[in-house]
Amino acid sequence: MLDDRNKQVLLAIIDSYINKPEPVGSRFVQKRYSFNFSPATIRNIMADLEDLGFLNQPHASAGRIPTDKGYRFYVDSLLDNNASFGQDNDLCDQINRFSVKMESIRNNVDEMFLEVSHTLSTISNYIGIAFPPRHEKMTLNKIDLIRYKSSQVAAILITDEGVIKNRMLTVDPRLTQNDLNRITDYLNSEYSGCYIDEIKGDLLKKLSHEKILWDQMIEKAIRICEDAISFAADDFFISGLYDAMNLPDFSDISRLKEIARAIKDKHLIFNLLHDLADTGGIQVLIGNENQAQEFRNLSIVASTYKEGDRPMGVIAIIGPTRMNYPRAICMVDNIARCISDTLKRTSP
Amino acid sequence: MLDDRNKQVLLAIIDSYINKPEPVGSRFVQKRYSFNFSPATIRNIMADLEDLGFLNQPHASAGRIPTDKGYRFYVDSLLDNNASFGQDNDLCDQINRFSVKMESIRNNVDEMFLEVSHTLSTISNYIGIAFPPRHEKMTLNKIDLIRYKSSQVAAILITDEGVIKNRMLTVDPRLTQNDLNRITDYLNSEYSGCYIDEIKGDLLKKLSHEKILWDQMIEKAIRICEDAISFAADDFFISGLYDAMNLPDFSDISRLKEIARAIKDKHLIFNLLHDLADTGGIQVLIGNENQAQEFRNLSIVASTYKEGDRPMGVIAIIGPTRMNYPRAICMVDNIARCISDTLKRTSP
DNA sequence: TATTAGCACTCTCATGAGGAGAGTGCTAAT
DNA sequence: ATTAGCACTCTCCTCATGAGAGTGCTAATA
Repeated sequence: MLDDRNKQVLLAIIDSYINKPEPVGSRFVQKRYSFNFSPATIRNIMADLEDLGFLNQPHASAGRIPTDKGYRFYVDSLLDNNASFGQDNDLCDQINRFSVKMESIRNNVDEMFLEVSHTLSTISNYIGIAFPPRHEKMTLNKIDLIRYKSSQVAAILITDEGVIKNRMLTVDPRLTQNDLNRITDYLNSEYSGCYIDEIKGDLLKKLSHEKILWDQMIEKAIRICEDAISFAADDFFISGLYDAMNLPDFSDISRLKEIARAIKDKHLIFNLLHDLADTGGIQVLIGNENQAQEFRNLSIVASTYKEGDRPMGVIAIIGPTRMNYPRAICMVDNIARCISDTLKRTSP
Repeated sequence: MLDDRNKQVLLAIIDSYINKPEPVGSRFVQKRYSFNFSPATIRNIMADLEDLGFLNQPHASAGRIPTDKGYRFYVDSLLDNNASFGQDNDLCDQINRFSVKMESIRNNVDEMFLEVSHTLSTISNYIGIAFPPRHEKMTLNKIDLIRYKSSQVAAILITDEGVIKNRMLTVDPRLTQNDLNRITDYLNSEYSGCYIDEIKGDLLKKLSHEKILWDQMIEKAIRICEDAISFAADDFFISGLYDAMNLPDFSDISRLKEIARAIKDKHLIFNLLHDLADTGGIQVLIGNENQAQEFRNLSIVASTYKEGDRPMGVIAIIGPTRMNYPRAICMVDNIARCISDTLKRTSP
């Protein structure tokens, strides 16, 4: 589609624009990237690239800036030859420091992922987002019911990953502590070690198979357990709006409002990133590749961390479409790996 | 200090400026507030008020704007005759709706206070902050220890307010489940119904009185309990930065960065508001009355909610010094009462 | 003596002209 | 096919101008 020379020029222009958000002129490109053909030739190439939709001209006598399609081309060619990653010493240092920090707080999942979102944003200067492991993807270690008041019971659920979830349930006040103990014994023997989402499925199946004669206590146990594992949507951490304010991309107030609006609604981000959770690997969404209107001028670089082969959760950064993609991708990728490693060491 | 007429003019100017952030001229004040003396007289008064430090002139031929001292005078005279509150029907409606909402989620403290911060910000268009009950101010209902792995135990602490706190502890792996049960029995019999901060004090006392011969198990219990109730600093909810962006006060980017910087650091806000927690009642901090540099151009309206006579936590709004103080004070006051009521109904 | 009308003065803000600077597209030469 | 040359276009900065708003001061008034 693009011959090699056009490709080189396109990548050069995008590289330049990523480093300095100013329309890139033909003369500048020729000198800065030492092309051995003249600015006039580059102008011709630029005109072609504009016709193809890779570049844009803010006004008739300005240089060119990349379009979303241009960025997409750039990112794809980055991902093709990923040899270029990890040469940034400063970045490596910061990721190493992060790794040490993670080790020291690995017994507190919330603290860990707060730190992740923090690190993502401070290293990148964009917005950092970190989803703790989705509870459906974790395995049940133990469930416990603690009577609180006559008709209220605290359901405590501990996963093998060491995450504690709790919830207050309203129950039949006639249930004795003894009953509660029998219920938890049953649930633990039945479901310990199972994935939460599998438990959910199993419970639904059991409840729908009405033919089976129920031990009344077991039915109660199942209904309680169903309540107990129905937590609110996973919460997640997001940080760095303040730092992002200092980017030249958001120096004008309407752009700033755009990004603030985009991250204001946690549901929106949740839906956007939740879908990525099962896919795994680095994923880049550029500008209007995002479904949500609010993200039309923003890019997302996301990855999943895993336990073994199972994707557990998502981390991401959100920034302007004029993002330093090589750095962002390298960073998100490495931090995701780092989380996977920490989780692995936590398990045994 | 100020004669009645000067006072009227000052209040009028501030009232006008709060409604529209434009320097207030003498002619405008005279017409708008129907004073029966001429603009020229008002100009003289204004000059006096400026000499006294209540007003400021952005430039030689502009109207006047209030100084922090001016706002302080305004707020003090508001608080003196609080008869003027609660006439805003729209505000009443919104607070009533809030009250109903609170009722429906009163069994989940976190959800409640997220809603509080949300409501504070949407009603006021400023930044809303809500501290859930400080855990030291709550009373222990029950403590429970659940073995997780050989050397790890989940400590579950339930307060009489229905708040569940949890924490993962590292313990001597030789402790059996039976030992754990004995420990919790001891702790519950000893401390059930006590305030968390009292428990803390008592534990420290017991540990320092080394003369007493300890039952080894009790010592272990005490040490574990000490760990279990040492939670991280209370977290709190903050919302509304996006909405605040639409205020004319933050239409220029540097002002916007100021407020973003102020609320970026949770520790800073925590320290600022934590001190207010024990005082109770409406508290207003205007501009440079705030100790923290970051808040020099912002105002805080805060209040505490209580259970009985005991202050439990703080709610607040943060906005520009040009704040609609009557509305803000009325709102914060009523919402704090509303929370107190909801908590009271939750208890039995 | 306190208040007010009148007026010159000051400052901001919006508008438009003019010129420098950057970069283009086109044409003709290589 | 590439390039040098050049006219052209567009932005941005600066400066001058004038309208508008509001003041402070002075002299007249009740």
